[in-house]
Amino acid sequence: MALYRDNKTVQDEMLYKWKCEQDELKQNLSTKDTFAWQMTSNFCNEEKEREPPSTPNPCQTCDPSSHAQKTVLQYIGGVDISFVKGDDVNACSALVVIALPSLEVVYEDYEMIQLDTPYIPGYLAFREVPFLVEAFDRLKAKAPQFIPQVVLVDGNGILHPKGFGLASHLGVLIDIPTIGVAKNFYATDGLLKDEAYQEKVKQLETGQGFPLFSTENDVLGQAYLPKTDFSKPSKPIYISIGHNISLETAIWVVQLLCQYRVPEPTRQADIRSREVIRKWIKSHNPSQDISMITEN
DNA sequence: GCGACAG
DNA sequence: ATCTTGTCGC
Repeated sequence: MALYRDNKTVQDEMLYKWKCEQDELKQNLSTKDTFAWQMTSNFCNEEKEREPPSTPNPCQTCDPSSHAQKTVLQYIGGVDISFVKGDDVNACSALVVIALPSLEVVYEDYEMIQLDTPYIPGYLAFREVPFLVEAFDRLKAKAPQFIPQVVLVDGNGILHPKGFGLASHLGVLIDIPTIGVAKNFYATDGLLKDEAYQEKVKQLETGQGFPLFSTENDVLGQAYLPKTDFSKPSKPIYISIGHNISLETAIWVVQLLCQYRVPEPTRQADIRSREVIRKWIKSHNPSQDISMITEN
């Protein structure tokens, strides 16, 4: 007799719960600019060699002055979680804040964490977001002066089966504008890696992109081939609205930060959290631990 | 039914 | 996500 429900049932119930939570949180989602900084940032004004978005400008309808008000964009956050290779539990969360126009890291936070949830496509947020929220709690408590004006997230925003990916989910929870930047194409809402898509990618020049339309003709995001400082990226990245920001502004921000294919905030979060992982593995590897040897 | 599928 | 140094080429 079954005194417990089988794993299939447990997972189905979990997915149902997650779906409800996504619907719930999505009510708070905003896809508009809600901030004071403007597209004419200190970055563009002071760095001659780094031009504002170039041809073809994906922001045809965007008047920079409409983003206006008092401040300039200075602090940008990046989050990422790195993993231990043969280990589906231990990982390291990272939150970094970089400053414009230097792109220097001015704040960093790493934490070894224990994942309790599997990765299920469409539900990435439920695996990673609790740890990211905790990182922002620490930032708010310890160094509120570095709270970023916008956060770049490794993963999609509204470019998601339910229109509410990790970037949107995190944005709503921390109430800070977020941008989703995925390194891989997510075929959903009618998006296909079909012939037409392949052809568009093929013809992309660096610094260019094209919009990704849903079946209902909504713009879900932008495929973008970064204009990096060195070699040409092999494949595009996928930019989408996270929360409290327009796609036009999101694209503009990402372009500012693409020194490499992956924009600097998330790139630094990735690189540095991997370094933490390496050290953690070393400290947990018995083979070179003297104390283990002497005690045995 | 089968495969694909952000990180 | 993770594996991985040097190397072929513009």
